Amino acid sequence: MHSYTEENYLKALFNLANDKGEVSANELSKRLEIKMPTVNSMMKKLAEKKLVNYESYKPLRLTEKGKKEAGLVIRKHRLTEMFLVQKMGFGWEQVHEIAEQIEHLHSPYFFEKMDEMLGYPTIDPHGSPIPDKTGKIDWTHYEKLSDCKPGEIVKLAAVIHTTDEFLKFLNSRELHLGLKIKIKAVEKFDGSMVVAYNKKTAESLSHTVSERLLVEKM
Amino acid sequence: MHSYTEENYLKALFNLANDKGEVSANELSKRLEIKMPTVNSMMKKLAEKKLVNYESYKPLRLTEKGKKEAGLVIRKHRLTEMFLVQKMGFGWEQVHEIAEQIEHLHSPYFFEKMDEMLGYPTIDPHGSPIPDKTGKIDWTHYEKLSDCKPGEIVKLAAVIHTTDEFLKFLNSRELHLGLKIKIKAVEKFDGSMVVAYNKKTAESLSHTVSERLLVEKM
DNA sequence: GTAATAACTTAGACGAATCTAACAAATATT
DNA sequence: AATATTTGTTAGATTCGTCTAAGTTATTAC
Repeated sequence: MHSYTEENYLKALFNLANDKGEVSANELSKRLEIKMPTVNSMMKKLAEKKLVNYESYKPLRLTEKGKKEAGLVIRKHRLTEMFLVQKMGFGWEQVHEIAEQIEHLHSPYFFEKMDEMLGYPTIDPHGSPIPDKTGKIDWTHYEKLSDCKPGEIVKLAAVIHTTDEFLKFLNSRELHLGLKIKIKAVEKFDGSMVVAYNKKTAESLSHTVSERLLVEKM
Repeated sequence: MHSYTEENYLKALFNLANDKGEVSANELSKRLEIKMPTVNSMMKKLAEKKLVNYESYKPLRLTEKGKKEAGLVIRKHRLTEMFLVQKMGFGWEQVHEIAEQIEHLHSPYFFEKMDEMLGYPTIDPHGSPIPDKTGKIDWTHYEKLSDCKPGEIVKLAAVIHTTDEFLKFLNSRELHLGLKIKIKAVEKFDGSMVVAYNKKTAESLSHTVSERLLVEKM
């Protein structure tokens, strides 16, 4: 079993991972608001436990085992959020703090009961997919960017048809996972989109591109 | 705010207190399964915080402040147990473990919501009173079954020392809260009782059992 | 391509909560 | 009352998760 602290590191690693599954120690340090040396030694500890691949001066990556453990914590978090909203009447903006605490409880019965009462939901109140009992995420609940409407703000969650050329194209446009994108307009005649992200205020993406990008609504 | 650990010490001190409000370090050590020297140093720490009165070689006592803090943790515990039984369908013997964890959450909203959903209950599923929002508790209307006399008819109101085994034992004998019990006889030599309830006309209860059952006279 | 900056690592300290070993005081036994 | 046993205390070590200060490696800017 992992400590409360370890679980938080795993969760952060999972959430910060880019398309290659990499996270820098610095990002992790900032996200967790924990100083670098502490993060560094925790990474060595998690590496000992085969949860993280750690090599000096290289980016961090969760192992398969680490991904699974992280997925299970995220499962508990999202199940809890859904329970708080659906069964207890909280607003979706109120539930994160509470779920951050409940996700660390050790009680299979409790989470199974919530799951059952909710009818085995697959997404949380914010639309994020709930990992299954093995910690795996079903990505099918993400939407194609091409199906989104002007005004929406989305987070880039996955890329499909990952050919070399396509990924290079994404790199050249600085389109990386986790990116917040605002949809400014959709052209009727060819389905192309005008979007804003980073410091760019009006980038155009063809329909061919936008239907290969999966996003999470925010 | 107090740590998870401190809260557990406070709760144990509250629950172990005798009629004078005293607890020996030894009892505390056994209850918490923590060695004496650790308990000793924690008592000094809690004394620093004005939660416990500590003097060398004397019994421990919670201060008023300590009692209040303990009461508030117990309030969260019992409210949680009630929620688990009434709103989530758990059995009364299943809820203790889960409540032990949830009682340490820091989220007024969460506990207020439970309280509201339950209609501001005053007892938990085992009949124990739920401390009010100031941590105060009221035990007045209960008596031990073992103190009752033959001929009396009483209502089972609460169970103390609620271990898993004991609750399962009560389930197996169909002894549940609210049950009307008639005392038929008390054996002088071992204090065991012969009682009638439901369709049973002569069930025997050992003194060990009857002193753990709290009743209301009818 | 060197210098400046940012990212990462090492070393050493600290507080919280735990332990064991050894000693002291209080209580029980005979 | 003397002794044995139980209970409580002190001292010192250990693990976990955190920190600061100082050094090293990688990256960025010129």
